[in-house]
Amino acid sequence: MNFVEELRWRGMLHDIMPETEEYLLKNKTTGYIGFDPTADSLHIGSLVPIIILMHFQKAGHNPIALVGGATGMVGDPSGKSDERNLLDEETLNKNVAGVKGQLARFLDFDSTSENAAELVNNYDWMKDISLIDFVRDVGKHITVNYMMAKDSVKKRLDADSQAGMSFTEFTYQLFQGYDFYHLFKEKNCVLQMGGSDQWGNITTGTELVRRKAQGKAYALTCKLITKADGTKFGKTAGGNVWLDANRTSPYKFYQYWLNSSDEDAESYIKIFTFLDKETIEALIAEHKQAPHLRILQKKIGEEVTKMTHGVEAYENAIKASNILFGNSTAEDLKSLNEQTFLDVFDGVPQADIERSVIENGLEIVPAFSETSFLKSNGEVRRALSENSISVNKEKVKDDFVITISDLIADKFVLLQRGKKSYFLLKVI
RNA sequence: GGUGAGAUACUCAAGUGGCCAACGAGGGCAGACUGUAAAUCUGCUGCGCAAGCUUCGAAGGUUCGAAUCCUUCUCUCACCA
Repeated sequence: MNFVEELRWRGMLHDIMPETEEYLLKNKTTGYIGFDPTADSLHIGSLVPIIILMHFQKAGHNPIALVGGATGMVGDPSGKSDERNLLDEETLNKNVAGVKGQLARFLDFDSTSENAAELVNNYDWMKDISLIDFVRDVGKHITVNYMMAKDSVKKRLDADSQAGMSFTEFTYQLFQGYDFYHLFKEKNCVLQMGGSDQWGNITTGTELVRRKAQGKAYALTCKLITKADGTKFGKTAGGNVWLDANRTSPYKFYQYWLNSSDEDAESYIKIFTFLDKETIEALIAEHKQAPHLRILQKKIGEEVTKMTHGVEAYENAIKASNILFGNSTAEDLKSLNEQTFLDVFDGVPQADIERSVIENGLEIVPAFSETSFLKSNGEVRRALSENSISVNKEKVKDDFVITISDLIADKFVLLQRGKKSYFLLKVI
């Protein structure tokens, strides 16, 4: 199956420039996607462009991942209703390094391979361009009229937009356009891909290629991921779901996918896994037979977690999920040895506690409030009256006292608020 | 620089001297139900066991009493230059 066809049946294709598909069928093509270094880790929203590059590579083309060290300094106004704060250079460098490292986990950058992926940073060619050069060589080719017509700009100039837009962000599309032109010239890169919000920026690039180099460049965008309930994809109450295991533990990462709604799961399995059409259709059919088993969610969680964090991390996430949500009891918990226990609870927030405190008996209220698990004594009491507090998976009342006999592996106490919120006390 | 409007808890937003720890909505959290879901219902959502304490942009002041009145300051927005 060819690249565009693949994206199409997976429901990822949003917009494609005429003749792009024909060109890709006839030519081994170099194409790129840009990644914004707004943080030192990518989050699951970036998985989609990564996966597109992976499909691209699988189809035999040459993918380039561009990290926006320069464009990140300018700030992309697309989809933003407000002017962004600029990152300082130090942060940006750190972010670029972090993002680079993560991309390497997904794409084959092995230079001996036939169509190895390549990683570039646009700072490398942007840093030496002077303002005069830029204004004469780039600015001259694109009219303000053209730039103003872009959605990302129009929205900010609307009467009801109160934010306005700085010259800096207005210029952004020229930066990104220039990247495309540069890659076209230097690496014969003729295709830029990205999220549908990038269409405007990408076409500025193809326009620049056409006017400045009399070349033909192509564009392709994918659908932005939405959730059926209208909330933002990749966000939880605790913030973004990151690809970095230190920011979002593999367990939480797996849980995010497991908690997808049925509706979303059907589209996610096509987008986020590389399973073939028959397999996916069979899974969907099977899921509909018994939705409560959540076959789709589990499969997505498995595939994506393995791809992102590796098999071992996935297995621990499963183990943790079974213990935390299965019918396991205090007895089961106590039967775990220290290592298994730590693997399972990797990523669960913890606090250290003196052994003597437990020996003297730790009352339930301070156990929760003084460890910063819950904010205040009042909150603990409230939670107790809601019957939502558990110690080692067993509901407790406000007169409960934690003692030595509650220790797991002679070292841990598992505190719990509600069904999903855990906290670990570690005896030192 | 000029004129006008505004700043209330996570967000929006009522309150214009005591009945205000502050209406309401959203969000969040929890309980029931369930599939670790959706929908629904219920409770909670400044600190404190409580008496009470600290909050309504900041600082002062008037008053027995201020989110509400006065003064100064800071910031935001709109229109004009």
